Amino acid sequence: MTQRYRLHGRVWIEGPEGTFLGYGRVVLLERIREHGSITAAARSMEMSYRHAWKLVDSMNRQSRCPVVEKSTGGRGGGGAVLTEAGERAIACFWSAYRDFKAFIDERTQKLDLS
Amino acid sequence: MTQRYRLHGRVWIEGPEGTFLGYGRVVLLERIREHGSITAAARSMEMSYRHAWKLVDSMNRQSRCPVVEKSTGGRGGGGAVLTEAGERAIACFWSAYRDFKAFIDERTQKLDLS
DNA sequence: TTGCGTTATGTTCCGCTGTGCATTACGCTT
DNA sequence: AAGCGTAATGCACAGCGGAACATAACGCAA
Repeated sequence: MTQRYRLHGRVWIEGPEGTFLGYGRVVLLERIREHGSITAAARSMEMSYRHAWKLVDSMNRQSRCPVVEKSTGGRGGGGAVLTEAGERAIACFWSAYRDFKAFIDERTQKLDLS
Repeated sequence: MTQRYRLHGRVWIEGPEGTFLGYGRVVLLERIREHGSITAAARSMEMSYRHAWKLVDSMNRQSRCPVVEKSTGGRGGGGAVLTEAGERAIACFWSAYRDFKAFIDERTQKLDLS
């Protein structure tokens, strides 16, 4: 049966300056790994470059080791690559996110509303 | 020790039209129970009456039985009282909210970021 | 030296959410 | 009949986050 009410929610990881990792930020990191540049990553998820750059900057500032290494100029104009710290950040968030999803699904079953 | 990163999050209960119960909505219901009117409840939490009324209306539309019964005119100009269904809604949300808080605290301990 | 594509950064614009204000309806009290 | 404090509802305005646009800096290639 389809139930009338469902529990929903969001989670993110906070760092020294506020949000450090969230769903969108982590997807952005994955797109950077895939495309090799902030520009292409942003375009692939229909996000403005301006916004994507700010997110990457925020993550880099709050991480002990940068999650993305950027280069300007040169062959292809430059680019951005995910670091090992970036890989760990992605894994850390998805792990918590999976647990959160499981919690939501399970807790929705226990909702007690007539 | 104070850790560098913490898991944060929000939860709410969705109904047929979108958000049905969230933190602010449930506090509003409690204030209505306490003050006996939407006007006083809204003022007590520094929310505009306009907004508070819309939230109550949204909750009433999505609940099988209204969570708040309103009356206009009469002694004192009217007012609003929490129904039994409203009480159950409050209890249902806080119960899920407590479990969520416990999940967040516990999961924060397991965060694995250098 | 010119061209290219990217990073970097400021400025303006838009859409959404909630506030603030004005007005009406209501029903008890005096 | 007049006054009151509330619910109900429309409309203009403000604040904010992100989008869109415009440049500049950079470094390799041709």
